[in-house]
Amino acid sequence: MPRPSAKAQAAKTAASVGVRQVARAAGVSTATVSRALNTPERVTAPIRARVLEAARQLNYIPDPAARALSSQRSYRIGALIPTIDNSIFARFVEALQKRLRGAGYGLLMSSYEFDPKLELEETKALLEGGIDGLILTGERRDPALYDMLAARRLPYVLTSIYLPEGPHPCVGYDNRAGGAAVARYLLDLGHREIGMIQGPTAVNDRALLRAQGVRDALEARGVPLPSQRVIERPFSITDSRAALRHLLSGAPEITAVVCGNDVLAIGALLEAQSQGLDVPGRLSIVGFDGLELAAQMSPPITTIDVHTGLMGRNTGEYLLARLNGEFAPQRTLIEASLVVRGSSGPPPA
Amino acid sequence: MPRPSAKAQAAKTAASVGVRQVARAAGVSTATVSRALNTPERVTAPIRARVLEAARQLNYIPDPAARALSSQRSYRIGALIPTIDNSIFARFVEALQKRLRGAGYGLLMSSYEFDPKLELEETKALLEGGIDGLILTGERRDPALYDMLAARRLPYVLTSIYLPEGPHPCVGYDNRAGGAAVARYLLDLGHREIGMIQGPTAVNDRALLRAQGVRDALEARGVPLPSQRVIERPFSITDSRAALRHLLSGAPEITAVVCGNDVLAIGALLEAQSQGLDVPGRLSIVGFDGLELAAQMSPPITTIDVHTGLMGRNTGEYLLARLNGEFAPQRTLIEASLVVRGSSGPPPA
DNA sequence: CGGCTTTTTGTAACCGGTTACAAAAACTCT
DNA sequence: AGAGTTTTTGTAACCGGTTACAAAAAGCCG
Repeated sequence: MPRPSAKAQAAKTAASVGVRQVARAAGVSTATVSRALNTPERVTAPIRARVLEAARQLNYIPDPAARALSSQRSYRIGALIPTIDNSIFARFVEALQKRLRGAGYGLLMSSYEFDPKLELEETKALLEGGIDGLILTGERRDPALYDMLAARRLPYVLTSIYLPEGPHPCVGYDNRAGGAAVARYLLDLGHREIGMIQGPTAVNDRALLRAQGVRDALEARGVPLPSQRVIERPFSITDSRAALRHLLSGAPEITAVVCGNDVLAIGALLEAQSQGLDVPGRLSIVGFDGLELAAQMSPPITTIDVHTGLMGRNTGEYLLARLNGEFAPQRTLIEASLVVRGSSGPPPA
Repeated sequence: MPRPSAKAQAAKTAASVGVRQVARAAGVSTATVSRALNTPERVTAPIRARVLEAARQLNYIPDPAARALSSQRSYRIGALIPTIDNSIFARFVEALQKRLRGAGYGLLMSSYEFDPKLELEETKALLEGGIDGLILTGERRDPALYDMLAARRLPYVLTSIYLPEGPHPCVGYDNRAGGAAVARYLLDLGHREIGMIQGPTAVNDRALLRAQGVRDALEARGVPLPSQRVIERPFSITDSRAALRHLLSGAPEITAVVCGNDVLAIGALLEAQSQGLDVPGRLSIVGFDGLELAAQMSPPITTIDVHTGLMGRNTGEYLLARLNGEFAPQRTLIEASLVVRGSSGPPPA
C-alpha cells in the first residue's frame, strides 16, 4: 500500500520552496537561513552569501502567515480614517503608507464615516484580523475602544489632534490654536459681524476644538458670536451651501464666515457666488485644512494648512519606533499655518 | 532542576486562550471546536452550543496568523488604486470594503499615483504580505505584474474598465461608449468647434478609451478634432486650468470642451469663470465620473455618472465568489449614464 | 436484531517559519 | 598549549490553528 508516501508526495509536489529547501541547498540549518535573512549580522559573511544565493536561485519567498505565527507579529498596521471622501486624508495616507512600506509593514485602512459605532466595529475587525499597531483620528470615541487596545497592549497613536496632556500618544496639529488664528486674522481685517459653519462637534473633537478656538479669539476681543450665527453641518458641499443660505437669511449683516474645514468653505463660496455676492468684497470666507481645490477656486480660499503629509510620515515614524522598542516621543506637534488668499479681505465700508 | 517546567509555565502564563482551552472547557476535541466555529453544520446542535458558549465565556479570539497558516488563506484582499486623491475612488472603496468585511475579509489598499513601476512594486509587496485576491484598475500595465499573478494563480479582477474580450476578468463600465455619449450629446446641441482636455493616455487606458470614444463620435458625424484642440494633462485642477488657458489661446473658436474626468472639468470651469467666460453661454464644459463636487459647482457640471459604489460591491462579489469556488461571471458591465446639468448648452448663435 | 451505511467526533500530523538552548568553533590570554 | 570566554551554527520545540484519517456513534433495512 503506497498510501503514506503518496500523500507525502502530493504534499511535496504542491509545496513551494520553504526555509527547509533553502537550508538544504545552502548546506546549512533552517535556523541559519532564518538568521541570514532577518538578522544578517548574526551570521558570518561567507555563509550569509551562500544562503542569500540559494534563496535567490530558488526564488524563495517567506510565507507571511508562518512568519506572523512564529514571530507573533503580523507586520500590519491598521488605520481608522473618518472618511476617505476628503482628499485631506489622501496625502496623509500616502505619506504614512510610504513610510510603513519602507519598513516592511502593510497598511490596513478602514473608514467609518464619522459613526462611532462603526468605528468600534471596524476596530474589532482590524484587531481580529491581526495588526501590530493602530492609527486613530482624534481623541473622543467609545471608551470600549480604548479598553480593547489596553487589553491587548496594542501600540496606537492619535492623529489630526495635539493633546498637551492625557494618556494617549498623538501626532497632530493644534486645532484650537488654528481656529483662533483664523478668527484673529478676520478681526485684524476689521470684521466684527462674523458667522461660523462648523463641522459635527458631537462626534468630531477636531471640529469642536476649531470652533472653540474661534470663540476664544472673538471673546478675547469682545466680539460676540450669537448662536444664530453658528450653524453645524456635516462636511459636505451640499450641506454647506444650504448652511450659508440659512446663515445669510438669519443674519444678513455678517461680513465674514469661518468654516470648519475647506470642504465647507468651498460650499460656502459656491453658494455665495451663485447668490451673486462678491467674495471677498461683500463676504469673506475662510476654511481649514489646505486642500488643493481650495487654492484653485476663484477666488482662492484663505485657510489653515495642516501639513498632513508631514503628519503621515511622523505617525509612521512613531509607530515603527514603538514596535522596535525604540524611544518615541509621546506627543508630536505638527505646524499649522495660516495661508492668506483671495477669499478674505476687509469688510465692506 | 525545574527547567522545562519553568519554561512551560512561562509560556502558559503568557498564552491567551486558544482552541485547546476552549476544547477543554467544552469537553470536546480541538477539531470539534474548529468545526463548531467554521462549519457549524458539521456538528450536532448540543455540542455546537457547548462550544460556542465556552468560546464566549473564555472570550476566545482565533489567532489570524495561525488560521492563515493552516488554512492557507489570509482572508485579505489587496486593491491597487491609482490615487486616493480623487473621491471617485472613495465610494468605490467604501462599497468594496463593506462587502468584503461582511464576508470576513480585510482590504489592503495601495495607491501608486499612476506610476507603473510603483504599481509593480506595490503589487509585489502585497503578494509578499499575503493576500487571497487582488483588485486592479484598468488593463494596461507592466506584463510582469500579470506574470506574477499567474505564477501564483492568484484570483484578481480589473475594475473601472469593461473588456468585451481578453483573458482578464473585469467589473467596470465602458469608457469608450461614455466618451462617445458625451460627444454625441454636444453634437446634438449643435456644437461643431470642440476641444478636449484628456487624461494621461500613455499610462491610463481609461483616459485613452474615453478620448477614443469622443473621436469615434466626432468622426462618425464628420466633425474634425485637430490635434491642437486636444491637450493631455494629469488629473489635477491646476493642470486643467492651465490646459484650458492654452486651449483657448490656440483655438479661441471652440464652443465646447470635453474633459477626461470631473477633476479636469472642474478646473476648466474655474478657469473659464476666472476669465469671465460665460458657461455654458460662451463655452460648454462636460466631465466624466460623477463627483459630488461637479454637481455642486455653479453651474453644475454635465458628466457621465459611472456608479462606482455599485462597481465596488460587484467587485467584492466577484472575488468572494471566486474564492469560494462558486461561479462568477467573467465580465460585469456597470452602467454609465449621461447626467445633463447646467455647464452645457447650445453653442452661441 | 445483526450487518451495512452514514454521520459525528477525536487523534495527531501539519502549515512554514522563528528561536531557546546546546554544541561546536573561534578567539583570548597567561 | 590549554583553560576560559565569546561567537557561530545546529537541533528541535513551538506558535495556534485546520484537517486527513480513524474510530465511534447513529441510522437504516430486511
